[in-house]
Amino acid sequence: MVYSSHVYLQEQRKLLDRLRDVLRVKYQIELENLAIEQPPDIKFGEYALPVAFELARLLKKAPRKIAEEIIAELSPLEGFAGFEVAGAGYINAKLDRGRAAREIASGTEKIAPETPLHALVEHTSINPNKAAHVGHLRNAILGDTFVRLLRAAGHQVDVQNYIDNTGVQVADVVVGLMHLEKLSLEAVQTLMQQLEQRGEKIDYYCWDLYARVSQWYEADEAEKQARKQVRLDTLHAIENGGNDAARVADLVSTAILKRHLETMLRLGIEYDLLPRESEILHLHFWNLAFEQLKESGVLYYEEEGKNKGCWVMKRAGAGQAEDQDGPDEDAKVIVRSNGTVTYVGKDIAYHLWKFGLLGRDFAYRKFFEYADHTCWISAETGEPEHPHFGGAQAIYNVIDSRQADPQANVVEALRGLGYTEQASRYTHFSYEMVALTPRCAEELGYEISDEDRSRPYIEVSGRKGFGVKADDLIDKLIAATQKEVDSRHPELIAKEREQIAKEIAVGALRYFMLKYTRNTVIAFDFNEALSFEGETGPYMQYAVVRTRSIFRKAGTTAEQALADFAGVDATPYLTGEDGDGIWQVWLRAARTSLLLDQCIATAEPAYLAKHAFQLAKEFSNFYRKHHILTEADPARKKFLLATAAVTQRELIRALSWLGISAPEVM
RNA sequence: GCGCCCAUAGCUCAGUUGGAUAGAGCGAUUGACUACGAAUCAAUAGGUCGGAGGUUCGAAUCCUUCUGGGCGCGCCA
Repeated sequence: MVYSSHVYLQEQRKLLDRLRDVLRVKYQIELENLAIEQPPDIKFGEYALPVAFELARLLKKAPRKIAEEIIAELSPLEGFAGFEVAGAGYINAKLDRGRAAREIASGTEKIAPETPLHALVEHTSINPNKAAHVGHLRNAILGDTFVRLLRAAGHQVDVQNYIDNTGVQVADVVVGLMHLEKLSLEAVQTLMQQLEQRGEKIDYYCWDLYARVSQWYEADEAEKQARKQVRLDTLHAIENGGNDAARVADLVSTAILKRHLETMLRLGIEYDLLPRESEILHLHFWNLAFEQLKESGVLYYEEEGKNKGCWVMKRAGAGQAEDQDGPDEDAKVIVRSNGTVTYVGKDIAYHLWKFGLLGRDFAYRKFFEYADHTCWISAETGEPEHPHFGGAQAIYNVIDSRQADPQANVVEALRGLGYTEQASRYTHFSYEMVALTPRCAEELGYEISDEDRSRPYIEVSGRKGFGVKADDLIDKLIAATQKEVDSRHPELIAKEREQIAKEIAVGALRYFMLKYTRNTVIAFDFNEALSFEGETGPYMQYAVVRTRSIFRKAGTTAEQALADFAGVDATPYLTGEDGDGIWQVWLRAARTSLLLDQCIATAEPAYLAKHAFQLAKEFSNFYRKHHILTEADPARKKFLLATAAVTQRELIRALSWLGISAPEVM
């Protein structure tokens, strides 16, 4: 459980502790979970306790009567201004706002988990055979944001991007290069040099090639079998290694992988390790896993039925109903009758490694340099000195919801092996796909059927080359923000304007991907993604820019404004209707750390995204209503400046967790 | 056939542990730049929370069922 110390939660705990005491002493009642909420309007207070409703039946008394009795015992409570009964029997608790504001402003919030976890987050994991598209962006942005949340909460996190460099998808582009284009290994090398000289991207080239190959397999009915055989032979050649197909695969997949890292770096997304399928194969991870699985009885050899001759396991979620005789036809095949292992089998071995349970490690080489750290890649033989990877206590796999079943099977295997603790800390960080609206598809020049046109969205498909490429989208966003920045800030030099445009574009894109909850299908539309108004990243960045402008004009800083606030009694400014509105901003800001805990507990970054937007919105409202720089009362001016400072501090903090920066001007 | 997910304002979505009058953005209408930056703010209109039962002091939220949609279920990866 993540714990962080901050005013809102601290006062909440104090209130609940006191309430428990009262219930124990007055009614001899112990309640496990005491519900606590926020009243619908801030004028009712900061906390609402519906406890009287629950007690009404037990005590055979009216809720309001019980609430009154409890209130009589609750007060006085340090830090609280008072309690009231409201509605049918709510107990509303009101904070001493002046005191709470001082504590929020002093803001020495330490966030330290009770038990820091060594966590492993795996995200992105794009097949290295084509350019990244919008769906991959959602994956990477969700994963990267979750990494930031865990790190903000004080956990140690390794970021992994799994690379399936020996799968069918890579085989398909190798078939394209060697059989459609009829290129040799040397010719492929030449082609890659030519592409680079022309400024063309290899991942874009393969995007089209992959679509062509997929068509080619199906194009000629008479040739179909033969072509599928070419594909299969190529796949096996790549898996085995030591031949030209494998060399072409390595060459191309490595180049495309570099491109993916570049694309993601544009959004501030970095990785620590790139574990590859090729090493999982060549270092024989499976053999070790197989021994464990056989020994524990998770896998058993099927003697009859359709899976005869295979090693199988009980499917996750399958009931224990084994009344009937005969083989479990629903079982999941892990080792085929020809002795080869399936995808889920390899995944089990890989996940044993992640938890440090396999008894074997990768070798490692340096692959990519970031500003302040190195990204390593798995290897058969590597460098003697390298960081320690694997052996995590908790893992998070950012994988789309369609892979729920295979993920569940891996967890099932871990549990069957007796690794129940690890199984409980295995999170399939599931999310829904990004699809295109029919209108968007038509804008991109795709021909769509009448049936598709009537749907709310159309699934993207790499095989058909149907989708929005990540770099194209980022380019479009930057072009749009650049235009705005250029016209708003002609006084700035080009380089500065460029930097600001990029930050706004990234803010817009990341917020767009984060504002939807994970299990909502995003129907992608350029109009919405390219919007900078309303509930968007730039809206929040603009709120921060306004606070920066205020401190610049006031000749001070946010830190100084908070220090200057120390001696001010804000109580008179936090009463009445205007005071309620301003207090709303303070309270929202104070709850930021609470949101961090909630987002980690629920693995849902969208809550923080919404929170940040709400805070920006309430500040914008405050900004319009209360003019800070012209305030005549010096004490009140300090208070208003502190309001802007607290907002800036918490908004920048929340935005940084979302991977969104706030420029000086925009 | 089995399993999982979804249905909330014209559109796109929030609604976390069951709690007070179901919220936001966009779009629409109207108003606000001689005040800290209008990528902004204010106001108005807009809802049988897919239907029907049930549990509960209380249901958009939990249970049952129906309807409509999506996804997954290979000795592919």
